[in-house]
Amino acid sequence: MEAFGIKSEKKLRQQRLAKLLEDNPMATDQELASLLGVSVSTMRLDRALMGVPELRERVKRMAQEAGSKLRSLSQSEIVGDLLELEPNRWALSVLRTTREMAFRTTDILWDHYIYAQASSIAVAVIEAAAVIVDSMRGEYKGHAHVGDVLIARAKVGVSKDNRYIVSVRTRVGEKEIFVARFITEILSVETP
Amino acid sequence: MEAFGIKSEKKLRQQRLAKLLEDNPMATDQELASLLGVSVSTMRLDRALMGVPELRERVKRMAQEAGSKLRSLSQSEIVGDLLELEPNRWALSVLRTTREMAFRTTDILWDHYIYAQASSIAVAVIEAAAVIVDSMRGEYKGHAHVGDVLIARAKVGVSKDNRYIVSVRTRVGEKEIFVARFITEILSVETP
DNA sequence: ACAGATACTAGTACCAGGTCATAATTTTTT
DNA sequence: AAAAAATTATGACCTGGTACTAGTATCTGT
Repeated sequence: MEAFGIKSEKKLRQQRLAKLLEDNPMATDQELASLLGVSVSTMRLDRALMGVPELRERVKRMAQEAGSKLRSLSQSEIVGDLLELEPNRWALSVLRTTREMAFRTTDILWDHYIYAQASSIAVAVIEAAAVIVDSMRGEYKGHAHVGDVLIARAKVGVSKDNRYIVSVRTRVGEKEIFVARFITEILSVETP
Repeated sequence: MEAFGIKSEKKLRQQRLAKLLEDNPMATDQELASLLGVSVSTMRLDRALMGVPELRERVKRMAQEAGSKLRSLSQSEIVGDLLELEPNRWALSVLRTTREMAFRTTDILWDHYIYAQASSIAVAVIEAAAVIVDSMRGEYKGHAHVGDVLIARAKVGVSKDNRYIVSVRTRVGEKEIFVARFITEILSVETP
């Protein structure tokens, strides 16, 4: 061992490796090894010790994750997870926030994520095949930050014909951050 | 050739192949071949003729696309493309809609995409490092459908201290589908 | 100064999931 | 029956690895 810190030299390399992989997860062991100035074997050893899977596995995971992320973010019926649901009465949904949802370099969440969760739950709480939002009004009471768990609770209010008023309150812990009222409408037939 | 439609038998198989790949792009040639009831060679031939790359290439592309989609869908500053901008006056943004933005099996767009575009432009039109939405009110005037091009126009109204009123009108062609009014707020310092 | 630990390098055999090219076989058409 | 089209088989090769073995520095405590 080096007089002082060869152990850390290895650790350091592994940290560099982690960073490299974060920047460019599509790098082969070859490339990584030459970037780190060590042999491919050493690289592989490090990678094994760090529990980092091989390139193909990494790529595969990215692709899958991407699919699920797209599903949970854009394709899903609900933004957030629907935890409890009493149709036409009330519902509860939870959204775990991530860095991607943040506004520029801040930790503050984009409002449209908060909105999307609220609107999704307002639609989900009504029991019908096709429900759309007709109008809404909302107020942000405070900022939500990356890492916060958003809890949205929808309550169905008065209804008239095919329209329901749904109030949604979103909070982080005890703090209320968004209050909205949606008027949702059941579509009887697919209107062209 | 079969008396009638062997040409289509091959074409048909290729169509089935395309569909299989769409459902499950992570399938190996082996799996695909057995699903289609032909040999691996034939499968590969079809795949080659159709210009479909091998599994690893497909997965790789998915992963990359995912990255860019995530950037454009969740990480970007703006939902939609900012076409014109006169800071603190007005702005214009365009959003091309896709199948993923649709509500369940219908062609109707989820309202939160419309909202996200509107809110993004309302924030973008104000010239400051950090702007957030304080409150809003909005009304959907009609449905937008998959394939529609949403045009959102933001106008900055009166301001007071650090708050601006921004009106956003979204239309598809000549038809107005969403009208909203946002109160945006400039954050002077990163509030913790 | 020297054994032993720690770190690194090198090399081999093997695998999945292919590519590419060529040949053989089957099916269909004329 | 002969020609043409479609399908299947075969073998050599590639990438980016895994798993394992063996050898070589380099440092360290004693």
